Amino acid sequence: MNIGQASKASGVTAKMIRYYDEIDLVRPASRTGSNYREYDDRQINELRFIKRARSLGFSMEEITQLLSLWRDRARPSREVKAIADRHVADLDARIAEMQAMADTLRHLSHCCAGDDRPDCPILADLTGGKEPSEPVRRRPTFNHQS
Amino acid sequence: MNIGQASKASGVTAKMIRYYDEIDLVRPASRTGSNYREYDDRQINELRFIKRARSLGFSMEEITQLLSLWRDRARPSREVKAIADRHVADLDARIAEMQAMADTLRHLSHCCAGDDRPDCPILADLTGGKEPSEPVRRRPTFNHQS
DNA sequence: CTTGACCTTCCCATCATGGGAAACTCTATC
DNA sequence: GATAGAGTTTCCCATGATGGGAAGGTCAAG
Repeated sequence: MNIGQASKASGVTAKMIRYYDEIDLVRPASRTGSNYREYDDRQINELRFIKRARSLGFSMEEITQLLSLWRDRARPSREVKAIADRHVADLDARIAEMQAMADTLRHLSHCCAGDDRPDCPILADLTGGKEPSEPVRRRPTFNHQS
Repeated sequence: MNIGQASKASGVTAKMIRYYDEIDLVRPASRTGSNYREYDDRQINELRFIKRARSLGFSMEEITQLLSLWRDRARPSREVKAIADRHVADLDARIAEMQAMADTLRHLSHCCAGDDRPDCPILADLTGGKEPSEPVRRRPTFNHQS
């Protein structure tokens, strides 16, 4: 299978397949005489694996670890579970953070007339700034398409 | 005020203040003869405004709009509210997405023994039901995506 | 005048992804 | 065969908001 067929079979774009090759995450089985990448079923499964893991919000770093465990038939499930649990905790923390933002804004918006007048509790908040919050670090994002 | 003092007064790093200058979001009031940026109270308030807005998760794009409304004394609060509401909807969508991921993973993790044995429902899910070595029966998952 | 703290611009890196160019290869049709 | 079009290769660039760091100019206290 060349890269285009691998892309169709796995649902991962050719661009990303090349990227995974570059970062040594999934290497093609071989190259043809004319330097085309060749993939077989094993790689296709790995690409699908990555795609699913990305859709669950795992970072490439975590996926590297998961893939390594996946390839190891003797892995202890403990290690997989540990990665998953850490990721869940991470997700929960980010959810709580965003939930707090949303709640604050919902409240402010509720207090805003939303008409032609300039008075606005939202701007007032941004101006006056109580500051119960630390700077928000936007984390690596997830697959928004797929 | 030079950039260091502005940084202390606003809580925004000098690095970011320069960045806001570069993208024409907040320009210094002037430059000294030796090319140092000079800020006055107006800019300090704008920097605080930005900081607070960032902490509520607004993107720089949204902040550009908010800042422009903030500067306009005749702005209709409707427009501010619209931006806030759009952002809340965006937050809610992302929260839901992450919640779905977390729920799925929590379930998979719950089904994983997490011991020395290699059988792992988490890896089984990522494999998509096709593990090459030992097929592990897939448990029902909340398949939220794709 | 020296020292150290501060400022300037410029470049690089992040992380996963996409866009696009220039050049090469394959395949099908004439 | 030759040619067109689709596919592939590598390489470079951009994202968004932030930080790191270098090289060199400036300021204030001693």
